Amino acid sequence: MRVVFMGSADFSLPCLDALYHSEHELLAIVTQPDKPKGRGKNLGYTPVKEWAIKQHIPLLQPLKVNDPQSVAEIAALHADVFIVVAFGQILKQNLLQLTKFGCLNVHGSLLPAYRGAAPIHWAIRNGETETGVSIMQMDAGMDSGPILLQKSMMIGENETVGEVHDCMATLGAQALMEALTLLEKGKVKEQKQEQSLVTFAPLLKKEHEAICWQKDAVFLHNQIRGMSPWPGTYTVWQGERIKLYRSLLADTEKSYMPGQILKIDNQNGILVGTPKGALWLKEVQPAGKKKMHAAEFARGKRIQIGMQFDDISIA
RNA sequence: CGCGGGAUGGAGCAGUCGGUAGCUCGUCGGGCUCAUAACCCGAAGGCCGUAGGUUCAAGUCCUACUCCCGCAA
Repeated sequence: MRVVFMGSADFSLPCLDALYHSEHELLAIVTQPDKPKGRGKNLGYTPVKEWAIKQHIPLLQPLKVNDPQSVAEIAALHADVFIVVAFGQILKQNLLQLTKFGCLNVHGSLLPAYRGAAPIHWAIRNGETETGVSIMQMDAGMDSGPILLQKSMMIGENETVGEVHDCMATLGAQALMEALTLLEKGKVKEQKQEQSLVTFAPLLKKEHEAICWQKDAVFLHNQIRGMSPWPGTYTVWQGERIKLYRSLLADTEKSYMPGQILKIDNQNGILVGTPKGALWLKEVQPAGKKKMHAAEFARGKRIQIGMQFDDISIA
């Protein structure tokens, strides 16, 4: 099939690779415009743009895909199908109805659960043990189109967003290729999403990054791994911001002083108490420093048992 | 020129008013122990990011540069 691919993030890359090595024809790639990025102010390319340059695939970077000029350019390619993976812009009707086979989207959840921008993050934050990918036919709504195919996967109790993300991106690519084949042969049976089961995974906000030691250990553990490695969660130690990347549940019942250091261990790191349970902080990153093992952080800061993390209570 | 932190033995840090470097951990050797990631004794290991400058003397002051990172976007 003649394919136009729209995507921006790392999540898109396995799908691109799969398409590139398939019998389908990759006509062009649409990605987000370059934006100031990083410490300086330099323009940064999306991972998809870098891929496109490397593979010499024609690239479009419309400010808004739905603008008439952009739509015209895309229409001129006469694609059979559009494939949208982590693109970052919403397609309107005039684009969606341009092709014979419509517009397929790879979404990181088992729809209709976790519609929206951050399905993996929210699945982990909520402590889900299973998730998956959905290939769906896009419609005007947000992740609301009929489903062609789904594949599920497990989430381990200590797995982070990064780990699930990578695994899921590969799974998504497989599912996408299968769906394309079915679609081409006319063998898909699209399935409407059950309205009553719809849940949402909204964009992460700043307050989702702050650790509040008043919460219980399970909640915090899910929050930490559900934000790792990006965008990360943070707590504050004597006025200094410390990012947390990996934790381990130690106890889910007993009550402790919120944010108090209970134990320091070379293997597990720093044991911190909450009103309900305690968790080990394993991997941390002080502002301006690299990620390090929590035990090393404790050593450098001369942390003693009984001391406490600062309280940054955010409702 | 967006704001800011940092570069010291393998790791994380300290080093006051400039006088050739210290802590915790790790490593190695030995001891204790049924045993140990626990404990005790001992040892090795550092051109203090690079290049200049000031000085009798610089990790410590000045200048330039390189690299790493947090925020913000």
